[in-house]
Amino acid sequence: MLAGTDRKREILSVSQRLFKEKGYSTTTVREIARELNIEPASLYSHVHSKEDILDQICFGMAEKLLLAIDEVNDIYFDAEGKLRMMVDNHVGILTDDLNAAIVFIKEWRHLSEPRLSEFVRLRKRYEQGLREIIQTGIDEHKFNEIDKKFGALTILSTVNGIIDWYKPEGNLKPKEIADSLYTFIWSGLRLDN
Amino acid sequence: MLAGTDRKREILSVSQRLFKEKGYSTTTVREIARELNIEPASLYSHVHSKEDILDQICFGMAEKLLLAIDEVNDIYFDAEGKLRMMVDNHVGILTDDLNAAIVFIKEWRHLSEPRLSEFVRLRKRYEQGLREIIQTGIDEHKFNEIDKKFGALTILSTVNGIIDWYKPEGNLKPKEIADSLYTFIWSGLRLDN
DNA sequence: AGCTTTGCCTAACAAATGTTAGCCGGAACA
DNA sequence: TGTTCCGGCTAACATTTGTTAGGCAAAGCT
Repeated sequence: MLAGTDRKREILSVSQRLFKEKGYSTTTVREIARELNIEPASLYSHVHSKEDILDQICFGMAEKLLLAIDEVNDIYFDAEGKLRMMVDNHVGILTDDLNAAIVFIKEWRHLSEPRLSEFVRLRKRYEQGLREIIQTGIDEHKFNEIDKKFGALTILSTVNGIIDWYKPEGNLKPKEIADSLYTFIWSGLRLDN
Repeated sequence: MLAGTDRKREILSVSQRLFKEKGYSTTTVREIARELNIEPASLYSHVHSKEDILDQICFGMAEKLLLAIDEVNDIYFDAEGKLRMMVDNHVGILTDDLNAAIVFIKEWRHLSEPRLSEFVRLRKRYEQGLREIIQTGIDEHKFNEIDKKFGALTILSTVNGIIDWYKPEGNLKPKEIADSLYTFIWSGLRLDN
């Protein structure tokens, strides 16, 4: 049984939306079932537990993002290219699956051990990738010698912030958002301001 | 009976910490009581409900921030002064009561109507104050003609992001953080980059 | 046709939840 | 000294929670 039965995808999709709207712990297994016109117990044919759903959403997003940032650090050599591509990828991935992104960013802490620690590990790896980009910029004398941790975390909250207001039907398209954010961040980090 | 009995402050303080650590809906009235060496039912001598606690935390922070930004827009006339003071105040208020700040930012949506709508109204008013600052900068030809909503929300997520990593015992002091963030934001918005 | 698997069902459970009712000792106040 | 009231207690409540056991019909495979 592979990961993506149709029914299972529906469950994940519905759960994402509900988790986004009400938060993970306020969302009920019964609510998820009701939206699928199914009895609560029937969910357990497709999913091991409620937390299993959260798990798949969170790690699904984490893997996409990690893959993307590793690629960036592999392909590009200068800080400008790296940062631009990173922001582009990051914004693209979040906006492409907004519900999942929101859950990923806001609800991961409801994971329980040992998956919680594993998730945190992945997140640290992503931050590490970001610091690599910043280091590149410093080496090129493009960035100030800022605290790299500060820089990475500030970039992260800046780009992640879009999930609070991005609307697919709005007039700002992901690509434009990424461009603006890139400019904002690049200027914010740049040497000689 | 005024707002701040000693016992009541203890309840708020303990609740803030627990809400921060586990989230509002995962935190139990019984847990709060246990930390105070009290029976769960005894809480209700000081507080109307669990949500009442969340209410006071969220609106307490909201009022502090609103007061601060109104002051900024009253006192200062140029964008630079306004922005600098705003970031300073914002970072100061968040770091001064970190637990409350985290709950304020992450748990407000568990408020129920009609308080939820009222809270959202206050938040919008704060964003409006921010847009006023941005407008000042545009009028002075210091900022790009950016989408003001985009700008306000990006600034907000950038400064709010600190709650995810700020540690009072760390080596970055609030004032330094505010300075770095100010520079970051100012440069990010500035015309001619 | 017989067998297996899939996907749902009904029924139920044990645990945990927020909250209320009613009591009671001691401090504060008259 | 008598009375009020504050801040805690015990006991219990009705719901809601995630989850399991066991069955059953239809589809798919051999």
